[in-house]
Amino acid sequence: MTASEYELDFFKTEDFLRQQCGKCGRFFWARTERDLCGESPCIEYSFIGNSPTKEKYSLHETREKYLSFFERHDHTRIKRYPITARWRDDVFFTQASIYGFQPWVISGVVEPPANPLTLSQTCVRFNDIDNVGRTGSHFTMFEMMAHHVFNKQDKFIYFKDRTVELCDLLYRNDFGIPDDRLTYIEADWKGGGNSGPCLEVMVDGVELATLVFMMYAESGGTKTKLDMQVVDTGYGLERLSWISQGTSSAYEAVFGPPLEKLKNLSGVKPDQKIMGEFSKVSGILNIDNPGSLRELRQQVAKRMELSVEELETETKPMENIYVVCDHTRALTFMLNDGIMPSNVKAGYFARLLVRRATRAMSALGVELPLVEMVASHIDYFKDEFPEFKENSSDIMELVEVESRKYEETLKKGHSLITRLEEKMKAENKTFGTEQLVDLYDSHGLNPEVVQEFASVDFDIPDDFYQAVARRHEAPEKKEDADETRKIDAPPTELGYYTDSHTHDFKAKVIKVIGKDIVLDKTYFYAEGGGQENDTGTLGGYKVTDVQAIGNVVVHTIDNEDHVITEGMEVTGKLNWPRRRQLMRHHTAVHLINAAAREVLGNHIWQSGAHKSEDMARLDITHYASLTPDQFHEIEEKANAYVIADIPVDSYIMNRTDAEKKYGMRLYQGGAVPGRELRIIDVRGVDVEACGGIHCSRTTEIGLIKLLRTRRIQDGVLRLEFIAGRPLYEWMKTHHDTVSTTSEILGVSHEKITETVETMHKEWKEKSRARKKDEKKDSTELVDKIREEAEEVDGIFYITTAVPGSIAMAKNTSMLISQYPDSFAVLNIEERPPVLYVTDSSGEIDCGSIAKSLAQKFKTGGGGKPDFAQVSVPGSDPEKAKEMRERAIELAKESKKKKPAKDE
RNA sequence: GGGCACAUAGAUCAGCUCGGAAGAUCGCUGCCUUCGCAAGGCAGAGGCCGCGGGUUCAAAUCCCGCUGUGUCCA
Repeated sequence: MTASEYELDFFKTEDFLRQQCGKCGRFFWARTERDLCGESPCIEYSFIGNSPTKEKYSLHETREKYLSFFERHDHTRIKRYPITARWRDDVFFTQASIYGFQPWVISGVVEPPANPLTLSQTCVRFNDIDNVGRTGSHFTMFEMMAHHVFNKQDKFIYFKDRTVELCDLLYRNDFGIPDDRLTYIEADWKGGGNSGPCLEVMVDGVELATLVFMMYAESGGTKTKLDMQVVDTGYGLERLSWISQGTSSAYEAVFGPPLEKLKNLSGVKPDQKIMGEFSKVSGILNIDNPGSLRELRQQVAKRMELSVEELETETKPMENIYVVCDHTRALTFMLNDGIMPSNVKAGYFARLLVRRATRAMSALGVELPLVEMVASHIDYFKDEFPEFKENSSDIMELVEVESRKYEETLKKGHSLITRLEEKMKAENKTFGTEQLVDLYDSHGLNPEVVQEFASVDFDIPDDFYQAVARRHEAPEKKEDADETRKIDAPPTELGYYTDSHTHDFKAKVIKVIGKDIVLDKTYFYAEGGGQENDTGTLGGYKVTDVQAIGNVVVHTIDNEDHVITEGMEVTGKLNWPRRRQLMRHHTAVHLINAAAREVLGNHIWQSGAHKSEDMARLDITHYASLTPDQFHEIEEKANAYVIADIPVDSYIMNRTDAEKKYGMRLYQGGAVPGRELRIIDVRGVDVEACGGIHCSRTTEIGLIKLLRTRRIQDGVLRLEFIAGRPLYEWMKTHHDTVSTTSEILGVSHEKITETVETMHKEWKEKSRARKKDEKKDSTELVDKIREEAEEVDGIFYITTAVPGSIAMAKNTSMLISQYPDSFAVLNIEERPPVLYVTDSSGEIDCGSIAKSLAQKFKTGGGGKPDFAQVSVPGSDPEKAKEMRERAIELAKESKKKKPAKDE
């Protein structure tokens, strides 16, 4: 950026001086002359114990003061966007106030909800999670307050001057910060291919706000001015409240009652001076990795004239308290906004918070369930965030469930470690890096936990987390070449939104690209929102695919040699039975979603859906599988809505009004930040922002049958169901099965279950009785065959074909082996698949006899000295007899070779 | 989205390297002991070794696929 970018009229009229920092060399604007820029590390925090504002403001007071200031200055106050950035697939969480307007508002596709606007956006960031609780200013969840302006060429609202003027006025007038303590540092901004000048607003060493003026697009070294020039500001709510209170850390200023509660319970009293030094030094150090965290401790210790160890015993409990407060606070917001703790994706971060908070809590030695902290946060925030009131019981339930899951993991881990230790004791080993990484990676037990559970001492290797990271250094994932197709054509008029019942229509051909046809207007639904596209014919050709590319609908036909040309009029005919079926399934999805939420609770959100002609499926956020009762209840409720013949309205509504009326529940498929929303309203049951095509009354669905549910991942449950025609097919086949079965059994439909149950029971009893009989039979048999056996030198040589099943032969063989002096070769009489060779005298090697037997008879066999088996070629009884005789011979021979035992 | 681990009696697990007749502990049932309980002693029931393929004379064990569960990373 050139210096001229920053030469604002506002600075001139207010007599600001442009100066250069003696340390960092950056240029800045201030009303008084000074050597340094005013940001740490160039200067140290000076507001601790010495607030620059005229009063102290709590978190809530600060937020309200800010928002009402901008309202007074012609900005519209809008609701925050959810923490889970469902409308974007590049990030999990909302990390800045501008996220809600990316990409569509910024790119000009969609109108902003208001312009100019102001909001306080809840954000979460996990990159600095290790610093939380330690540096005095890092949070996992924070609020970024902002005023945004989206300037278009034909409607320019305000830009740099007014932005800085408002900012300056806010801090001076409303918060009473003296003019000479405000500094504006020039800092060029770049991001996402865009760039622009930026001012960092400093007070007493802390950056209170960042004012970004997004105005250029940069590519390949060339800079072009953007059509839309955006004022992107970010004011840290927590920091502003902090400096107004001048407390030792931001945590002391913002956590409120939950912090007090934990301090009381733990009895920990922070040394304000030490904690204050911590904040100051970490401001200077610009903490960004665990290494500098160590340095932070060393420097604070030096300043306080303490050893690092002394310092740690002093501060560690306080850090844990802050960690618990921070993590439970972030968790509360995440759960409220529809994040379900899970082992994958966004949910994993919720789980991470629960586990880290639990560990910090137990390190503190306080036995307080996390849910109590969450309840306390809800109480502190509920007046400003009314949705907390509605969701509080669900949020707390989720926390309890998740805490229980961690307990389970720890319990399992404990017994695993005990067992491992026993094994290692035998080998005289202890836990090594490899094993620790294993325990963490596969069982969720970090080294600290292992240390706690293990009875032996061991050191945690310094490079532990690096070793974990190394294990995850997977081959680079393949980049899917996602070429964004662009069609140069005017937006297609979407007829299906105004009339969803038209199935024959005429339209003008606007563009033809091979098999792809663009019309001026269409009734073919383009695939979207989980609803498959329509098919049918266009100009007599089969339509195989319909996709929306931007605002243009592209129809693909199956004939390359078609005669459709640009400018001509064509007739479109929809495959109407298919479309009706898609409509049924789509409306059914809304009903199932509503029913599931009623049965399971407010934490139910749609996490995905698909509607095809043959079936529909809906993925919902839930922490467990369904019980049979819940399964039936959901199905029953959804069908009750069908039968009640409820009207399904669809209409366009102003976004702000819709949110006010229906809340964030609207965004089941993902929040779309447009000015207007298309609402699907199943009256009194379910209201969603949705682009799909629906039935006009619920009875059109026919009926819904829930087929099955499965957990597709931890925290996500998939419900599969059918309605309409496929349900009829389903009924028919099931009825046929039942009819055939009842015919076979010769009983009525109603009696089938009972009959089958009895039959199954009988069968089980019979097979049990048979087993018993066989045992008895073989006992008797053994007595008999031992009497018949030939005894040579104190060994009974037994060979026979036993009657009955293979189990019989096995039993007999085992019984014989209980006598101390027997060698036996057995098979069954009929179709003997195998010979059992057993020896209990300890003088004959069955294994080698089996092998030589197998060799001679060209078959397979082998085994241990006391037991072996040889398969009988062709299961031939004659062959078996021959083999048995040979086996006895071999046994006698091998016995002779051995010298007699000398007792 | 990408890894890793696990699945054996009602529960917790051994057995799997190196293929050869399914085990332990707790719990359960019955009996003995006791005025009764706890505890102890004796006896017993309880298994498609997750599912489906393959290799082998032989698979809980080796190979492949699937399903379920846990866990880590982004």
